[in-house]
Amino acid sequence: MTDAKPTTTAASAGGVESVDRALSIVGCFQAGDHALSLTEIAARTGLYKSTILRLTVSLERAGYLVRHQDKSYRLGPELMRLGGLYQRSLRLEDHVRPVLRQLMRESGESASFFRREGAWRICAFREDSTQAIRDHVHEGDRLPLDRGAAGHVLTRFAGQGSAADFAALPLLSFGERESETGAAAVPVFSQRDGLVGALTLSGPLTRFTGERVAVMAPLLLAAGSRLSETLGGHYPDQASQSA
Amino acid sequence: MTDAKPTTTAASAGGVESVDRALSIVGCFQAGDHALSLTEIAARTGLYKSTILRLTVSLERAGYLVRHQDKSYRLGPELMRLGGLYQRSLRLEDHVRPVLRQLMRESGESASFFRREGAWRICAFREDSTQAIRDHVHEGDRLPLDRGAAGHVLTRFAGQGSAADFAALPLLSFGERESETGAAAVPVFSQRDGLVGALTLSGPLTRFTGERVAVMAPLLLAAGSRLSETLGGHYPDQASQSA
DNA sequence: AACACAGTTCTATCTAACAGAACTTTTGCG
DNA sequence: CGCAAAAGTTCTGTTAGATAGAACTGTGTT
Repeated sequence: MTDAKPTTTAASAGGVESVDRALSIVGCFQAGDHALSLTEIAARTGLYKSTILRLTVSLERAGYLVRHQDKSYRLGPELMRLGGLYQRSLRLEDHVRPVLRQLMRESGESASFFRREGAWRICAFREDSTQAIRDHVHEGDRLPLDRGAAGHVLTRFAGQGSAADFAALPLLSFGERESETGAAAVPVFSQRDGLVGALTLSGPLTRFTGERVAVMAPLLLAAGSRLSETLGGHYPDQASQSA
Repeated sequence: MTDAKPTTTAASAGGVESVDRALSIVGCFQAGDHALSLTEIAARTGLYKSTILRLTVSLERAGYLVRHQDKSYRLGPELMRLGGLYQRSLRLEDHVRPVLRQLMRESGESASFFRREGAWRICAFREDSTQAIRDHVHEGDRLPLDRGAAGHVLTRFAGQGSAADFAALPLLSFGERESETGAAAVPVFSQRDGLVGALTLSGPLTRFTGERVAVMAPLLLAAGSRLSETLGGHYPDQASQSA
């Protein structure tokens, strides 16, 4: 008997219990894991090894897991393929990526585009700064919505945002999610969906001084406004002039 | 009643049938799909709508699918997170990405790193050419192993490769997978795993003339050799000198 | 050689999952 | 606006599938 068990069940919340279990196997892999043994998966998921062995046959067949000769399990390539499908299904990359590259070039800091998904924000696109010291977020990472400049943007502009909201842009954070990271963010709108995401510059606190933020702010506002217009949305006129 | 049914079953091949079904729902999304209706998913998977409704509760809970207010289903952000975990679990990016960038800069063509997974090759890392005309492959894409320069490398060097194999590098293809795409590829070895992948330059046939390939060949060979050494593997001495 | 641990196989039991009918809601057309 | 078609949702009897967990096999260490 292993000690921890998945806490949600199909019986109590709908769904199919064996699917929940299978996905909990995939979900128990963490950053830094190269491979996991059967015993380690059992410890992390609370499932019996015999149950895991049966579930993993389906996961392997679908390409979500790969089993190697040393009996260890690794995440499979189908996840990367589907992750790319997800990213491209947003139909934003062709518009967002060039803007992120330009923002990164002009500001020297990492530029990201976050989307809201439920109670989280997802880093959908990212261009890392070329500087050696920078914050580390990866495309696909899921971060809390209630912390960080991008989180505040995604919360505050969920409605269209008032003139006062726009006047406050870019929204800033200092060490909210990670103690040594600063960030500045602005909203991005589209015609179809309203608020589609937050454009963000981030980096170490030491490079988020008043002077540096004053340099970044007009870059971000201009980029957010331009990207919104590309997507059929727009900022109120005053918002882009108050920078 | 819908007409098509998943062809493999847990009963005949092991695994858990409802997990197979759930993953066939995720797997029915294709490039270009923004969202799918319940009816469309039923048509693509051959599952009853009532079955899909139950399975998708588990998929939504895990973040693999998102259901929107218009009742449509979209792929969910957890796929991108897991796809990034997979990519980083290879523990290659820090070594491979800089080499791809340099190869792309020096050659002007798209540079990719392919890995073998079963009977397929996966594009694990990619740096697109900045030229307007280029081939389109995305990180995560799964391509056939028996076609393309990278496929030939992954097949031919699965054993260590003979001196004759190395002398033939880089392996070339002209319009094997896509009729207008050319590619050149070399193997990459590591100490731990032997052949870990194929380093590839690719682009339109019109830019894969004899002269252009003569320019790319030494760049690729040097990059493949250097990357192998970084990973604790190596090319035989003659291989890198015959370029 | 003995022991501990990891991985694998087997099966009795029970309930979870399904098929598909019936129902409700939404959409599109005349 | 009314109607029909299509899409989405709920319900439930039946049974086959999935599990728990014991027993067994294989591997690594002392």
